[in-house]
Amino acid sequence: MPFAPDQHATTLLIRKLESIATLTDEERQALDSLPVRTHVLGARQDIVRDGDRPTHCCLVVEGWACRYKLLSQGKRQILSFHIAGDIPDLLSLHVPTMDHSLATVTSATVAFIPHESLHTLVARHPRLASLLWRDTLIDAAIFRAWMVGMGRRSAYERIGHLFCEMYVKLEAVGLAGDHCCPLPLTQVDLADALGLTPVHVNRVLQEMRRQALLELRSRKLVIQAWDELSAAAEFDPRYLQLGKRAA
Amino acid sequence: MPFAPDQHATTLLIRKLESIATLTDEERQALDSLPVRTHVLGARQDIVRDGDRPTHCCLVVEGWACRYKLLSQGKRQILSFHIAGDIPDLLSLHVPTMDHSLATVTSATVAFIPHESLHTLVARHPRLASLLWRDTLIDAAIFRAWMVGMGRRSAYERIGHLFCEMYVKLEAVGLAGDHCCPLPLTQVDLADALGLTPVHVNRVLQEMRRQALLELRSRKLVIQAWDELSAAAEFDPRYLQLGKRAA
DNA sequence: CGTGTAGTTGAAAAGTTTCAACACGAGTGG
DNA sequence: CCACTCGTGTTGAAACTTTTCAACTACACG
Repeated sequence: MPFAPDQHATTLLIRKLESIATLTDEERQALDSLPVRTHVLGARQDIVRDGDRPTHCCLVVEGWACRYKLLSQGKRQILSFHIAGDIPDLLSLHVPTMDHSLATVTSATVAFIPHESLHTLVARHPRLASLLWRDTLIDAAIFRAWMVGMGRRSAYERIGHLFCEMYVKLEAVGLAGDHCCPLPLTQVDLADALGLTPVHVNRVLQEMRRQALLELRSRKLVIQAWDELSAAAEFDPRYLQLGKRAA
Repeated sequence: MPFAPDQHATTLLIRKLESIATLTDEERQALDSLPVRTHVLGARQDIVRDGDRPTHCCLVVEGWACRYKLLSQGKRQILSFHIAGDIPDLLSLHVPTMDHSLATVTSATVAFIPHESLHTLVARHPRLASLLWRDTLIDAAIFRAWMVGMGRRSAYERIGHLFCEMYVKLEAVGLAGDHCCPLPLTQVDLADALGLTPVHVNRVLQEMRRQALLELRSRKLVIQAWDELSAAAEFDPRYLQLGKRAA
């Protein structure tokens, strides 16, 4: 690997922001000198918990993370999945107390950036502030897409939609191609993300396999019939705002 | 009315931001000189449509608005409700194309603020940028709360949760009190917001009335048993971040 | 007084959940 | 190397929540 881990984190962030807008040398420099601390975490570990008041934001460098909320009787709702380049708790910069938890899904490398340095950064570089603000707005757009799914789509369409979304997100950062991507989620995870039961997820997945729409084995997803799947799920990737970088 | 309509709009915005942080005279001045154009719209009118590229943001001055997304076969998902002081399409400032529509619910007064002036404003006043950014983050927190509801709560809990949320939001801006508030939504609106059918909403409402939890007649909601309703819905208002202004 | 929107009702159907059992593979300790 | 456990995936049958469809009521408005 050409970079030391900490440098890798800032490089990743710079690349992410440059996929949206061209940065000045000064801005790139400011991002690069962000004091990040990189950690390697095991799978299924909490990073920040509901009720915490974090002092750092967390940049996913490698692996998957998710946000989730626990309810009474052990019910769990997963709110989002995050991959390399995402800053899932960027919101803690302006909303002090977490209203949900953040955890790893797989073992993962994450970089912690102090709020303090981010506040200084955005105060000095308003355009970077806008870019990060925009990032939280895209986050919200993904929430809306999930809401539409949970409110108005069948289990079948919801599962299809999530698979399309994750594939496109992974492809955009070079982690997927050929309609094939990692999908390190158990059927329980999928159920908790989609508002279904694991049993039902299982049955719908079988149906999709029977129709030769996709294969899903050992945490690897192959979408064999992209057009049919994305049509069935009414998947329109525009909400992800990948315009500039998508092929 | 003590203010000309346009002035009323900026005053409302200033009051909203001052409920979170103390503003400097300069900031207040900058907000006050924002060139807003106030319009009175009828009920059920689109303000911005899915796919549009707005040039203005819309501040709700009076009345209710909602964001929604239309799917094939006439299915509709309402994504949020907005009341006085909200800027439902603030996101258009950084994400050019709308991925959903914005419409009035009741007849409403809305003030349009050009993107241009907002961009200038946030460039000159980074703290105002942060406050507006924060606003979009609270928006996202409400989305998450709705996701939890649609994913993991029963129809009964979902309806109760929405009523608690709207009551608290209205109370925070002085439009409700005594566990009594306007609720200008039809059962069809409720259904589309909660991911249910109107018929089912109707039956659950009857159940709630039978239990003397609430009254809902002629667009007026009275929550007769707040504690029971909010407990049944597991309503915890912290996600609304009303700390400083809530009683 | 008619027309239309909103709310209500009943019965049957559908989608999804629940519960309980079993299969399979990976990892662990004896 | 086996037995054991644990997490994950799979299956079946019954139950439940919610939907669907269709009809009907109530009320506001022009």
